Amino acid sequence: MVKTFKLNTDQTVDRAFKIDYAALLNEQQYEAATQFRGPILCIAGAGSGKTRTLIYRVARMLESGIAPDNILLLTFTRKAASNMLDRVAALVGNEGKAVAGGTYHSFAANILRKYGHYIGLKSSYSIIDEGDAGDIINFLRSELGFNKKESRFPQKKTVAQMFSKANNLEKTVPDIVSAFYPQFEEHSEDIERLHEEFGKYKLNNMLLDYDDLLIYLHRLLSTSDAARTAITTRYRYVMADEYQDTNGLQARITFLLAGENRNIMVVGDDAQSIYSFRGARVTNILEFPQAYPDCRIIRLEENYRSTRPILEAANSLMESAREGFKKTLVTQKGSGDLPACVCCEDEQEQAMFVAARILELREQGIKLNNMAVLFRSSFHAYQLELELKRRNIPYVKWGGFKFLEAGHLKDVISHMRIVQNPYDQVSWLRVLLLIEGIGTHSASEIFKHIRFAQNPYDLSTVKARAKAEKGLQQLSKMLASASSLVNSPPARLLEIVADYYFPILKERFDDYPRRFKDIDQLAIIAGKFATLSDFLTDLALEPPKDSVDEALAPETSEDETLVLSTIHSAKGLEWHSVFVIHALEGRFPSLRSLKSEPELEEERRLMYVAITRAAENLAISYPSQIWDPATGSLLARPSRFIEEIDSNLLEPWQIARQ
DNA sequence: CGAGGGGTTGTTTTT
DNA sequence: CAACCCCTCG
Repeated sequence: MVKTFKLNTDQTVDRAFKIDYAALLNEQQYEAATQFRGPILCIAGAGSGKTRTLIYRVARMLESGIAPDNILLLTFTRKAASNMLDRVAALVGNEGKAVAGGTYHSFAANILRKYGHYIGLKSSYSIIDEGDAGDIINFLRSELGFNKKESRFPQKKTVAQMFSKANNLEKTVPDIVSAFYPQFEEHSEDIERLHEEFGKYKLNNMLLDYDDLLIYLHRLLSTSDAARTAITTRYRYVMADEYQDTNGLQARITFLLAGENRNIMVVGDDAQSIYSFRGARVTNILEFPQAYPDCRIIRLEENYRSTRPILEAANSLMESAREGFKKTLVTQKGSGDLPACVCCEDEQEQAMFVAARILELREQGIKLNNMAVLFRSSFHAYQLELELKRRNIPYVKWGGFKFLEAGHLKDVISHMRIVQNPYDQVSWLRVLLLIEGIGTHSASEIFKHIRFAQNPYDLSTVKARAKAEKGLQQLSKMLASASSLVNSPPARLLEIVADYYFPILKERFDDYPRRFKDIDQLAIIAGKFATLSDFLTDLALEPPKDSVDEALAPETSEDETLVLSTIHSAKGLEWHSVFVIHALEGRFPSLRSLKSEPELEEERRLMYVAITRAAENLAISYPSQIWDPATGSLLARPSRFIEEIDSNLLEPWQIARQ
């Protein structure tokens, strides 16, 4: 009989703390920051110092002698995690940077590289984004012959969204089609068939999409005791931020991660749940106390961000909300200006107003960095962008279409991916199609050859038209010299690819100078990575938001820059002055949400999030009429959300043209 | 078989 | 007002 000696490695060292937590935090924050043991649900209202609390909590853990290795901080974006850990490091030193932090998805990607073999997953899998999934779906669709069908088949992107939605809501694809895409009901069977093929394709090619990352992580934790034990032994203290925006699967993963340690704190605000379209469940917050009946519930209700008038408007809006924890935020911050409600004649006038008002505020000493313009959908800002350019007001735009979705960048990345994985069919097809004289047919034929070739980069023996020969030769030559760089930093590889690609780009696009610049920007990003695989994984997990991404203009310049952002992308942030534009029925709330009650509720929460981003100064504006070409109708009613706010709490403004 | 033209489509939000 | 798709011509 072997005797087991229990060694408690979880020693919380009692020592004097460098930081005076009690002085820096309010009572509830202090409790949240200093109680490490057992489950905690922290309901944190907008601007209630949630991030600050988490930062001090991690600092306190480290100061108490808990090893950084034992802490895991799950956040909504990876940037949020790294910002928080930087701030922890500033408080207690470099230990802070050793804490594990990231999104559920990036955490899954790391864990699966390490422990995936427990469930038969090789560590060399690749991660695909929605665009890649679309390309694969397109390929499979033509293989199955669905593109020849008479009536219109949903677009590849739509199909990819259906699959993802099925995963996120944990429903079958036919269920999703009938619930959200009734117009494609007649294709339901074909779509389901496509779904099966898509699944097989991913398996055969070792590809994981975003949803798979979570699905595999859950499978790993729930089926492999060895892996789960290894993981929960390492991560003894787990925190999950933005818990209101997690889906069912993420909640179950959270419980499994908490394991027997049960040192789990989730933080969230049911009033700010804005991601149900991707399966987020507010109910995760409500159900947490059911999963842990002994959990401690801590509420942070004091707002440190906004002035009273702004907060009152926000509270007033939420009185119309149907459900949720009723809570009213309070602030110590004194009075301020009433939020402005600005009626403009049309979109153009709204753009001019915003630009002019921004300049006025700037004259009063408010930096552009401290102002933001928020909108429901990214195209709402087009007009404003023109106006800002006209007036030379520098800005960055967050949200909406991604930098990497641009065709020319996908082209460059596809070349790099081939170097990483010579059997990546989707990338090969994309790369081959760029060559003059090669169409879809030859491309597929050539790939068949490549798949079984000794040296996949040697294209000298492939069959193709004479016209294509030269192009193939050049590609082959480029790949030969590039292939030796698989294990080097990606910057040099990108240079080689770009040299090869520039002539093609010039040929294909009139606006090639602009596109050249984008590639230069990608090169700067690539320069930050040590390996090709890191770079590609990173791009898939969290693609740069914009071609003027902060990745390249971080602290390098001290120039002031205005932020334009979708409300979704503005989550968790704050500015001195905030403009909410297009508060117009049909725009915000969006036309598509008008039919369903729950979606309208979510739109309201979205407005709540927008309003509570403002610290001192808020203007909600709308054009009094807009012609909507999509529906062929005139949108001419201010947003119902404006009407829901007590009219005494808003100051109506009108524009007088001079 | 590829390329280029014309008609058609559909436009939230994101890891 | 784009991409995107399909179809026809070379």
